[in-house]
Amino acid sequence: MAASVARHLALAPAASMPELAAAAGISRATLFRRFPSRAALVAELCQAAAEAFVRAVQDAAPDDGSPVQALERVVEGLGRLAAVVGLLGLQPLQEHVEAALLEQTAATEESLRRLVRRGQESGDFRVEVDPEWVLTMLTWLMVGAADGVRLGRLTTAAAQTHLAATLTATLHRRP
Amino acid sequence: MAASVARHLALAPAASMPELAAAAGISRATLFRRFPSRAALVAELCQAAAEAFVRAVQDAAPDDGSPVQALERVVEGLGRLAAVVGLLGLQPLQEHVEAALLEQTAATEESLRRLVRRGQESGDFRVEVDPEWVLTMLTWLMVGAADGVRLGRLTTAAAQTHLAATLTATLHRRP
DNA sequence: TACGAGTGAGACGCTCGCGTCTCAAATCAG
DNA sequence: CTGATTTGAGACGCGAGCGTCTCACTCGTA
Repeated sequence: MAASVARHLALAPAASMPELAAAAGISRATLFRRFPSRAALVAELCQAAAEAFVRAVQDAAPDDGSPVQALERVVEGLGRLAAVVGLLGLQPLQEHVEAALLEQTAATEESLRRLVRRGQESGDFRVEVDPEWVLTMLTWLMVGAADGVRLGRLTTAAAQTHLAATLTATLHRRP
Repeated sequence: MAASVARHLALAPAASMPELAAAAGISRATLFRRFPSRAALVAELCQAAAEAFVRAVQDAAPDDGSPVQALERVVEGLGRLAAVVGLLGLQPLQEHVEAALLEQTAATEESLRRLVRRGQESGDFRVEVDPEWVLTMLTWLMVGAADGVRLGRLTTAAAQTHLAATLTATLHRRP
């Protein structure tokens, strides 16, 4: 049920509680029993998305093996995530919620920066690419992938492939 | 004045009319004299942004010269635009407004697709990159660039550079 | 059958932001 | 200086969405 709410909230970021309840096939009352307030609902779903993000990166073990392969694993995992959580990134958040999410993902983001720097030092990645830009790309291309699917411009699979290809092309250095 | 409203609306997509008025340094009454409703305000600013987008692409003459140089011009122009209109892309729109914007930019988007295909046929661009993905990238990396600047992760100039570099790296084919 | 937990339907009050209006102050043109 | 236009300040009604509450219904379980 939280899943269907999340899905509809992603498609319609400004959806009202009645709307979300209808989308989940439950009554408004039940929705309020599960989530004490709209803010709590949004916060909880975004927390879950952040956790999924953290887990996906951890599972990809960005610190292990060659930077090239590590990047591939990371991007593959996040590509799969994009379809699920991508458009939640558009949710307008209260300041403290946004801060909490940033806090929650800080270590993970740092591990991604580390991966980029590691690849740059090993000579696999272009040195002129700012790790911050890589994070920005990852975040917003996930959103973009989800949005492309929403608009019917891309299939999930195609979006995932292109996301990975873009990251690879941007980072990889070729002599 | 419309400019300061747009700027603040971009930073705070859910800003209220009083908030926007304060940000523009005018009274609520005056804001309502200028924009008959909040919806009209959002629509007008997004229209303006769409026009700027169309103009930027036209000015870059995507159909002229070598695809590589044409892409460079396009990306340079849009990179400059990103700082101004980027975060407006996050604005929740009424359906018919979104449709109108898509209509308004359809021809321009088509000219960008044409550019991509032209480059692919000439052998300059990778053939496995979907033109739709290029549009998606452009859109969301512009948003990302603006957001990176907002979060203090990137400078405007750096964002612009990286945006261009990413598009180039993704599209260019190297033997 | 009887009981209890969970659900749906709907009424209710409340807050908040929208949009309108009025009037006084300020600005500007002649 | 005078009249006209614009602006700001604030009151006001309105509607929408939130969150609470009650009550009847429906299950699963004993």
